[in-house]
Amino acid sequence: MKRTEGFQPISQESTPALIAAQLRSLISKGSMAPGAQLVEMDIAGALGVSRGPIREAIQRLTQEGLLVSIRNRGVFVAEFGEADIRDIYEARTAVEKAAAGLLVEGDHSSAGAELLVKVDDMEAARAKSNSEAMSEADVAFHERLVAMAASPRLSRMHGTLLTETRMCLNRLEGRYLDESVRVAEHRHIAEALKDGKTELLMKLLDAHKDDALARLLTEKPSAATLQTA
Amino acid sequence: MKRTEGFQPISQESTPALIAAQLRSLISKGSMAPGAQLVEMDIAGALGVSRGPIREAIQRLTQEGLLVSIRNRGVFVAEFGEADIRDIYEARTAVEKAAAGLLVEGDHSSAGAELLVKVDDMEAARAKSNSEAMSEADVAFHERLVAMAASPRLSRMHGTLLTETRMCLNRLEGRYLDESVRVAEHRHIAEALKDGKTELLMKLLDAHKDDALARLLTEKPSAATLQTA
DNA sequence: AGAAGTATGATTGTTGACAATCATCCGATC
DNA sequence: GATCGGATGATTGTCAACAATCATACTTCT
Repeated sequence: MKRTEGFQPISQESTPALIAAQLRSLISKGSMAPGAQLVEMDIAGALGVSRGPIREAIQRLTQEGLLVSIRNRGVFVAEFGEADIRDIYEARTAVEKAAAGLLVEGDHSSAGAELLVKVDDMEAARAKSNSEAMSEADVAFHERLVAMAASPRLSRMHGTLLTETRMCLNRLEGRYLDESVRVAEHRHIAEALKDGKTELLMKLLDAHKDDALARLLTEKPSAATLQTA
Repeated sequence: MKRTEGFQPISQESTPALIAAQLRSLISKGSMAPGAQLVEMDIAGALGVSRGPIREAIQRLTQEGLLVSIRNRGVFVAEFGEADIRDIYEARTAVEKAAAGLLVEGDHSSAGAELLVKVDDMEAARAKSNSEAMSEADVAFHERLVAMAASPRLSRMHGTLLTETRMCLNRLEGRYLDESVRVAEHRHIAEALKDGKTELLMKLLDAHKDDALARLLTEKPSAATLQTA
C-alpha cells in the first residue's frame, strides 16, 4: 500500500480570488448597485486585509466586465442600458443553444429529465407564490442546462452572463408574471431536450429569449410586466 | 462658439490594463509558451514598474483563463490539451454562429462583401505562399465576422477564444494545408452570409469547425496535416 | 450672480520592505 | 542507494507609506 494513498492534494484559493467571489456575489444580488463606487479602503477595512489584494480582486471583476474602472477616479459597478440587456440575452442564448446542441448529441434523455427536476422546483415556487425562489429556480435551470454540457468555456462565459442578467433584473421593480406560463416555457424546453428534438429546442430557446426581451424592455413597467430569466 | 468645442475627453488606460494587453499579446504569439512561469520581478524589471501593477495585470489574465495561478507557487501560462482544443472550437463556433445570425438579420449583403475582402487577403497570402500572413488573414476573417455583429459580449468572448486558439496553434508544428481549400471554405461562408442563407451559413460554420478539429487532433501530425483557424 | 482661484479632504496608484512559502541542494543517517 | 532533515535562495503575498489626482467647498474678483 502506497503511503500517501487516501490523501488529497491541498489547493488554496488566492486571497484576490476569494475577495472577487465575494464582491461578485454582492454585485449579483444587487447589494452593490449599478453605478455604485467601490472604495478600496472601505472594503479592505470590512474584510480585514490591505488594499493590495482588494485592487487585485477588482482587476478580476473589471476584466469580467462587472466593474468599470476609471483611472484616478475609481471603480464603479457596471450599469447596463437597453442595448446591454439585449446583448446579454443574445449572448446567453448563443451559449445556451450551443450547450443544448452538445447535450442533444449525448444522453439527451437524462439531461432533459434533469432539467425537468429544475422545472419542478419552479413549479413548487409558483405554488407557494415565492417569487424569489422562482427567480432562483429559473436561473438554476439555465445554469444547469449549460453545466451539463461539460464545456468549461461555455460555462465560464455563461457564468458571467448570468451575473450580468441578475444585475439587470435587480433594477426592475414590480415584476409580475403569469408564472404558470413561465414554468410551461421551461418545461417545453426541457421536454424538447429530453426528446432530442434539436430544431424545436433551438426555436424554443430563441422564443424564450425574445419573450424575455419583450417583457424586460417594455417602456413603462406595469403591474403586468413580466419577468423571466 | 463654445469654448471647448473641438476638444475630446481624455481617457487614460490604467497601468495594469496596459501591462495585461502586452502580456496577452506575448502569450498569444507564443513568446511566452504554455506552461511557462511568469516571474513578477522579471516582468517588473523589464517594464520599469513595481510588482504591484504586474500582479494586478496578472489577475486580469487569470480571470480570462490565459494564465493559471497557484497560490505561493506562481503563475503559469495556461496549457491546453485535446479536450481544451475541442472546447475552444465549440465555443468559438457558438459565438460565430450567433454573430452570423445577427448579421443575417441586418445588411447581410455588405457584411458578406466585407468578409470577401478578408478572403481576398487570404488568397493573396496563399499566392505568396506566406503561411504567417495566411494565419493572420484567417484569424482576421473570424474576428471581423464577429465584430460586425456589434455585440460587445460576443466580441469580448470571441477575443479570448481567439487568443486561446492562437496559443493552441502555436504549439503545432508542420502545419501544411492545401491552402486553396482553406480559402474556398472561407469564401463559401462569406458568400452564404452575403446571400443571407442562414441555414447554409450555420452548416458551413459547423463544418468548418469539424474540419479544423479533425485536422488539429490528428494523432500523428504529418506533412499533410491541415490547419485552419 | 457668476466665474475663477485656492485649499482641503478623500481616494487612487505605486513603491519598497518584510514575512511567508516553496523548490532545490547538500549533508547526515540508515 | 534511499530517505530524512536542514539550509539556502527565489519567489510570492501583504502591508504601510508616500505621491498623485480628483471632487468639493470656500473665498475672492468681476
